[in-house]
Amino acid sequence: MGKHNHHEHQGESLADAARANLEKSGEKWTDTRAAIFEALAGFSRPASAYDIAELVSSARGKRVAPNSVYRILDLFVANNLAMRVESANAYLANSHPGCAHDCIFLVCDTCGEATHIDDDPLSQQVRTVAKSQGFSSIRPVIEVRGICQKCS
Amino acid sequence: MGKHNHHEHQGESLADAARANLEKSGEKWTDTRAAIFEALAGFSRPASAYDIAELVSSARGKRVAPNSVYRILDLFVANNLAMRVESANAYLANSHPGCAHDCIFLVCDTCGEATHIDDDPLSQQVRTVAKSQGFSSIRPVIEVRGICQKCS
DNA sequence: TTCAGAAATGATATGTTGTATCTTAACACA
DNA sequence: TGTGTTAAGATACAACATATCATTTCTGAA
Repeated sequence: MGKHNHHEHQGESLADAARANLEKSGEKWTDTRAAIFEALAGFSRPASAYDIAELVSSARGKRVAPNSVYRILDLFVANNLAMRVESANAYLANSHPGCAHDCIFLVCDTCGEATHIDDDPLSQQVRTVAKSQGFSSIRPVIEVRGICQKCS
Repeated sequence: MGKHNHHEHQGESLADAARANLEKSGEKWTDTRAAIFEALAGFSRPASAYDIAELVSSARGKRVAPNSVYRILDLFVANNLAMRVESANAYLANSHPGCAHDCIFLVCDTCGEATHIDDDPLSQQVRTVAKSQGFSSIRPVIEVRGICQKCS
């Protein structure tokens, strides 16, 4: 076990944890939000808003417009239920929504899979560099593009 | 002075250095490439391919299509004459095209200005983490979004 | 219970970023 | 001067993202 318990979740349990976190912030766990979270969590790689819109639309037999998906993804990101992978213009469900970390993503250029790493000392260094340059409201974006083991 | 000489360039001198680097790789310094490099270097913040297309088109009185700009920006990035800022979908001229570094960009959410930092020990750590996960052909993307000193 | 206001979602349009494909022009050299 | 190669142009379209306004759903007070 690492430095702290990540409470890794999956399936039902993950959605439950996500719901709990969102409601803790005074937000509602609506049907649409649940459907979008479920779709997001079902992808094995970062999913675009349009990927999710398509999947949710067909799963529910009722169209969900991309702007609704973006709205809800923004809410998820703001509440740490999901993360945005900048270099992929796509989103990942957070598998331990209770803990706040700066994330590091390793994204495979071949298969598109993303590995999510936490390295708080490293991300702290990045924050420190930015702070030393007078930056505030700091949000580190630490990603690595490359070829993953499976694809090489 | 820091650990090594960055040979900072500007204006003519920068374009000359860029040209020298590109030609060293067996690529040509054409009029279009020169115009696009000049436009890119003239921006004080990361510029999108469309920004550059617009500027070059009006400067030359002759339309340059975005796909041409993308092609040439890709060439510049591949040859270290420019860098792509992933979190801004935009590009910056490299002011010391002779040295290869993993770059760290601090991007202000308010004014859009980007500060370019080199911190080789830090980027090495990122590479090491990725390598330890079996990644190869590693390209770190290290950026920080936030509010710069001037804007806070 | 129903009405008023607020919050969530939908519909639609449009703006921005990025690629694919094919054609034409410029160049390099036998 | 002709031929093959590289660069750039034209065009179309795909993918990503936001703006605006309308409708629905929820909630709480009267």
